[in-house]
Amino acid sequence: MESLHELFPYFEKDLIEEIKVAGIEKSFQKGEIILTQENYIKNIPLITKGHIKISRQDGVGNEIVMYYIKKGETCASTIQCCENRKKSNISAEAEDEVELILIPLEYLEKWMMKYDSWKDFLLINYREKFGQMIQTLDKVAFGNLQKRLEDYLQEKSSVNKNKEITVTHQQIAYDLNSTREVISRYLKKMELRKKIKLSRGKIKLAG
DNA sequence: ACATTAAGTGATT
DNA sequence: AATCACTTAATGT
Repeated sequence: MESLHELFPYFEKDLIEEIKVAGIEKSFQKGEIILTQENYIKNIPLITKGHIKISRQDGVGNEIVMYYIKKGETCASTIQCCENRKKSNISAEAEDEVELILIPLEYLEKWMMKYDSWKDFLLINYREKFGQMIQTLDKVAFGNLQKRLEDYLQEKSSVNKNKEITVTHQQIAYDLNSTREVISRYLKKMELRKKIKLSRGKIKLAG
């Protein structure tokens, strides 16, 4: 295992020492389930090696990945879970060989007051994972842009009874809650597949 | 010709 | 898929 100093360079010396005393080292094999949604969480993990997949699952084999955590990070969701003393609402699975240090709950708040670096660590982690979740949320909510774009063009053309649509990529992006670059790239692909013909401010549907 | 706006691209997260 | 940082191509004046 890499030293704690290397993994968490901004932790104070004292904090590192406390972690060494209070932390419980655990390791998991690749594919091993670290946590299911039935578990109660009593510890905060500091990952010191490997990657963990955090996901939500339903009973029938569907799962959606919320985010991944890797060494030098902690799991943002566990913080929320253990505060409530509720069952975990997430599953965690080892993506490869994982080593981590469990920090018992009672130290969490204590260290928040005591060490700025700990507080910052948690905050930064939380922010980052939240951002990743927004992204996966977008993928699910707005998913298959490809299809939505095709429908959009089809709709637009049939409304105006015209194969020639006058709209900018920027406008489409706006309408579909996306960005110009992404729309442009999809349109380009469609053009290569001879589905449409592109020109400035205009799109002509094939057929 | 020159400025403005639309579109294309590669790299990065 | 989004954002950034440019580049390139069309168009308007």
